[in-house]
Amino acid sequence: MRKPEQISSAGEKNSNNNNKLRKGLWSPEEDDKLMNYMLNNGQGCWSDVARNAGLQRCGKSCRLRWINYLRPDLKRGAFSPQEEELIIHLHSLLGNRWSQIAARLPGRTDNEIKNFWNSTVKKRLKNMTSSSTPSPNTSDSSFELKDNSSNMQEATRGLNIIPCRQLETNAIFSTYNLHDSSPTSIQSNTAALNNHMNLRGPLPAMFDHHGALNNIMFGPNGYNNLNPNINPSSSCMSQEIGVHGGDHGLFFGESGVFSGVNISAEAEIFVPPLESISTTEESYKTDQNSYNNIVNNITGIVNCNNNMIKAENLQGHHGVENFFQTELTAGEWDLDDLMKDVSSFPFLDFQIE
DNA sequence: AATAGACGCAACCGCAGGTGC
DNA sequence: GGCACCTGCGGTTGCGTCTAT
Repeated sequence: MRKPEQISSAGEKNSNNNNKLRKGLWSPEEDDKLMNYMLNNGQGCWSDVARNAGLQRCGKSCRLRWINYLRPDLKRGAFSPQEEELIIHLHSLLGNRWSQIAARLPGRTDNEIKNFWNSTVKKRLKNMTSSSTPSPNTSDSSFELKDNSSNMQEATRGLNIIPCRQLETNAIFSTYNLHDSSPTSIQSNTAALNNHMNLRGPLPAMFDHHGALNNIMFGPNGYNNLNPNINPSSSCMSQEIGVHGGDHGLFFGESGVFSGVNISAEAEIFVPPLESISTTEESYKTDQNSYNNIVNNITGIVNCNNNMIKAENLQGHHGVENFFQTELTAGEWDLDDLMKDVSSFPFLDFQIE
């Protein structure tokens, strides 16, 4: 940690008090000042916050302190196994996009997750990969798929295949298709999957009555990438990879809760972005990068049509308009609350402690 | 008990993107 | 368009604490 009494010699252009800005650890008095100011005035320009709160800190430092430590909605303490699981899964999808991972973990900061990953998970991953001898198949990051049947085998390699009921296919309402199926992308995605399997074991997956691979769970809490405020009372969600014969895309379960990522045999893919917890279709579109990142990761897992993923436009299916008009707000959602219903979630193949 | 090394984590740094003038 | 400034992000640093010897 930094020395608490250190004074930076470098001033900030908008700085106060003769450019003598404190650096290093925050004192309790400084915390009080910042906390009181934020609670009374709310967040504004951080340079103003630093100035008006009487802090000899740069705005950047104030922002960091608030976000990472003082924010009232922060969760303290060690990561729960559920959170850990979720972080691992999200990281396998999102990579080092800590802020996006943090956005899916209520009460946790990107810095916290980053530290957790770098200190704990990364180490464990390293240990596990060094102690295990990966099979040629699983270490091959550029598997070739010859036909649909073998493609299916290949795509589901490493997955626990569990029979499950038919999905609520009549609730399907949207399809998003992939644009990038480059070898590089597939390679990195496959590597991510291999990492996951090395670390956590096979991914749980399920087939529906079509023989379609329907479900890959990301975390025992069944998180998906949508805001559970959509239906806070039944937030048992999953991310799914479906391999259907049809043009099926985005699934909603009986409760109307979005249930995941679906990839059809036509290689149509939809992954819900967290940022699409947005109120307009326009803002939804601006999140295409996030979309693509996740979607690209999925390609490495299931790429069932000779490594070719069709690229089509976002198509309007039933209900998509309602989806965009839904009042969705990012905010407080309690992980424990979300966990309540998980054990009853039909696609789950594990028990919550 | 003393010491060294490993670990955890708060905080800094540099960069990129957005915005307003 | 150029510039200054703000914000947010990911990578990195370095100090306090823990643990093994």
